[in-house]
Amino acid sequence: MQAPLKTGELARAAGVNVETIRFYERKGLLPEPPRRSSGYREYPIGAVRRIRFIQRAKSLGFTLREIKGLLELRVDPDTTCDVVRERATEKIADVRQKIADLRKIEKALRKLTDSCSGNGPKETCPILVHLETFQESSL
Amino acid sequence: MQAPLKTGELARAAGVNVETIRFYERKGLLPEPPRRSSGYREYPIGAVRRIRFIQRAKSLGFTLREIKGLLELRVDPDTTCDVVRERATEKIADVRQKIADLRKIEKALRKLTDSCSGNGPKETCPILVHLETFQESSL
DNA sequence: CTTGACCCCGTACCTAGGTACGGGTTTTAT
DNA sequence: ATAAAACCCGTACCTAGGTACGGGGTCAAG
Repeated sequence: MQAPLKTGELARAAGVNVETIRFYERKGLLPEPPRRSSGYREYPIGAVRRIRFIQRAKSLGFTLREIKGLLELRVDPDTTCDVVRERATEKIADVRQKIADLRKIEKALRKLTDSCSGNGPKETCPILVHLETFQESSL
Repeated sequence: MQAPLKTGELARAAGVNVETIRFYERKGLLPEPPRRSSGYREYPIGAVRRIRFIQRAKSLGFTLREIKGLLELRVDPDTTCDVVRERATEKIADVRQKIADLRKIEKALRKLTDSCSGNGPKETCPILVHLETFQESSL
């Protein structure tokens, strides 16, 4: 029989805030569920999995917009494994780019801290001097 | 004599939007400049360097809040090189943490795409299956 | 049958870092 | 002298991903 879930029950079951559920509905990540005559939402138990799907995809760095796309792929009968794989591959490229950007920043910062003994007055601090001095961005 | 700059001139000289200058002023990153009797702001030429400082610090991953702190350090007579170095070191730790997080994500995504041949129907796609299946977060 | 917990909705608020708009002065160039 | 350009201010808007609030209806236990 598996009784339908009320919003709060779904939220607890999925480990998210009630408001988050309504937010996802507004964003099109959760389909509008049937309503009781009183207006109360009635979620099928499967909704828990859908929310967990969203949370897991989020933890892999997908944005809600992208997750919406993944969820649509899941429903589309023409979707092949291939398309899904492609999304994941794109996301890897994304993540790698972010890592590369951060590494450049790390390197630049390291160069600065290495050049700074930590002694002496701020007037000669290589870090401040760097920030104060005109130069083509090293990044 | 070095004539003071009007807001638009400062913006052009520093390569930012006029609105950005007013925004920085509201945020306390730029001190309120003297005004002409008409209300027009009159910036000393040094303001250009201050804005460039902000832009460079931004490119090193500092937030505006942190940059405000750096600018205050610069003015504080008690600041030593040491304190500045510490800020940069903290930021490196920050950046490294972000890189580590992204690497975990990359690894998880790579594991998924590696496990997916790209052939076959979505029903058996290891990526979707992973997202759909309950499991302790691997991240 | 009442009371408290839960649900509804719309809207506002939050962080970060700006950008844009609109209506009213002032400056500047012709 | 007049018109365009630049400036002023306050406020609203933007992305992302929610969280919070307030007023009102509903549901279930005692």
